Amino acid sequence: MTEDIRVRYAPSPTGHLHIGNARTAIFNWLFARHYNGKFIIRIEDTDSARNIADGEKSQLENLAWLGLDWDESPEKPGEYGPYRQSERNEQGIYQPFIDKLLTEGLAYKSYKTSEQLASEREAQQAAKQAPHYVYEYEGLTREEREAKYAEFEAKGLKPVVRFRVPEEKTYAWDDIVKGHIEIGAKEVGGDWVIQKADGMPTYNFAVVVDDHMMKISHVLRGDDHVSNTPKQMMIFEALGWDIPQFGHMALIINGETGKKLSKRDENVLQFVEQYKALGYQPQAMVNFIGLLGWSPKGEDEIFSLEEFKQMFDETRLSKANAKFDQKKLEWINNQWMRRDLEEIMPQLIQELVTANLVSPADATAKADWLAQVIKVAGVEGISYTREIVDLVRQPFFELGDITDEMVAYLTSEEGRRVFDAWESAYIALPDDATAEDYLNAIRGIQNQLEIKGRNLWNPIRIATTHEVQGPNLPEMLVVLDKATVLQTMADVKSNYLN
RNA sequence: GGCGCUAUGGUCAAGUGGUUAAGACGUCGGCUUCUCAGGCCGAAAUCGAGGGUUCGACUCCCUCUAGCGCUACCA
Repeated sequence: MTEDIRVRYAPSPTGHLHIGNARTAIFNWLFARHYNGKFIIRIEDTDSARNIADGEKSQLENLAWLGLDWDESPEKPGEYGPYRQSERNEQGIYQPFIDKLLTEGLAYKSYKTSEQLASEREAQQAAKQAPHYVYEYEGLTREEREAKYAEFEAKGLKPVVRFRVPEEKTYAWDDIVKGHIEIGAKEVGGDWVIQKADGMPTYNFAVVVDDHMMKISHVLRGDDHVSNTPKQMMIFEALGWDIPQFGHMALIINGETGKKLSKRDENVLQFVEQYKALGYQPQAMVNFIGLLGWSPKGEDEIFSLEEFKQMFDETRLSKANAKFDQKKLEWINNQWMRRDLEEIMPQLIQELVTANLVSPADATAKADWLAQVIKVAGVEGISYTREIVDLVRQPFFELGDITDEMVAYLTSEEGRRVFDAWESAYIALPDDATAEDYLNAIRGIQNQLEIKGRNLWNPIRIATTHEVQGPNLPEMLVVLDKATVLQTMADVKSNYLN
């Protein structure tokens, strides 16, 4: 690719960063960066009713969290600003093009009310016709049409501007991911609105003006935009502009319903913020998303953004929709947590603070000890940092109840012998005994008493931790405070063994 | 309904006329002789269906079926 590559991610600030949008952003970024192009962020806020106060800020923050950067955006204007469509409209950027189409007769003003439109559509449905807009000035001269305008204006009606669709044409393009696509102009449903009654351009119109003015060379977006493409091509054509390359990526779909991930699905976490809150790593999110609908050449599965950038190849984009597989995401996150354990340790400790297991002061003062506890508890078994809390809670911060089953282990004839032997062995061991020392002590008891397996280990586990399962006992003993363990053992003894 | 797109195991997928049809997640089984986690080993697909083309089709063609997407003064 020799031309200047400029791609954009153009979200509308109607909510937080959705997984599907994040994927669009990531692939656009990858495309731009792989080919040494520019990555631009433009805010498509032409629907003021749906804009959400912090939508834009939140989306950009999450994009940055994922590790993306961009060359131009609302807060980082380049030479093609502004980068918010609402501001572009205020500056009158769209109006001249609308006027041009109007004067050239390629567009016209329409005064039909939404009620009229609805009833037209209903009638068409009833007649088993595809819904389509019916041109109301058929056969009229320009003067007659303008006279109608005046008539409607006098009634106080506000017009929309509609583009006169050249219905005989067929629009075709070679899609970067799907290959050759052709759609007849008559399939777009008739003359469509390019400017709303409130003066705002519609999405399909503003996109064209902006993509042209911002010199966007490639448009990589979701499959759901395929049918918008002919509409946009008509405008490019009517305005005499070059058409960018389009690529429509398959959608991410809900595993249960098989439908496009919708913000209304509540059975799937689908905002990157939610994953962030649970303690998913940004590298893992990127890794997972990068593998949804795209596959690398080899057999590896764990990749950083940088590696994806190096490997990126738009011909390996999948044409088929992909289901969102939470389990795989969990596995990938687990891989990243293990890989970056030292880096995420502060985050793991913070989870303990959040769960009120540790005070903020202790989180700092006892950081080394907490790190040991966390390592002993085992990050290998968790999917995201939040899960460390349940692994660590008992016996490191609280002791559980002793169940009847545990009492049985403790009070059996063998259990009592093990307890006594362990008690004296433990007391005899130095405060800085290693895991190996503890293991040797237990092995010693095994040989001396000729008791092994659960009958050996469980009484000791119960006496020291009130648990019958958990991480390796010798390792836990290293981390556990000796005075506390001694107290626990004394309590167990007086409650169950006397 | 119309138009468009898609179709390899539960999931993500490699594969571009001749392969034992990769790999990963998940699942199941075994081992790792205290448990959990982890690790290691192993198991599971008549490539949506039916027709062609071909010596030979997952791979090429046709038909069908299914799924998804769009069908707004939303983006």
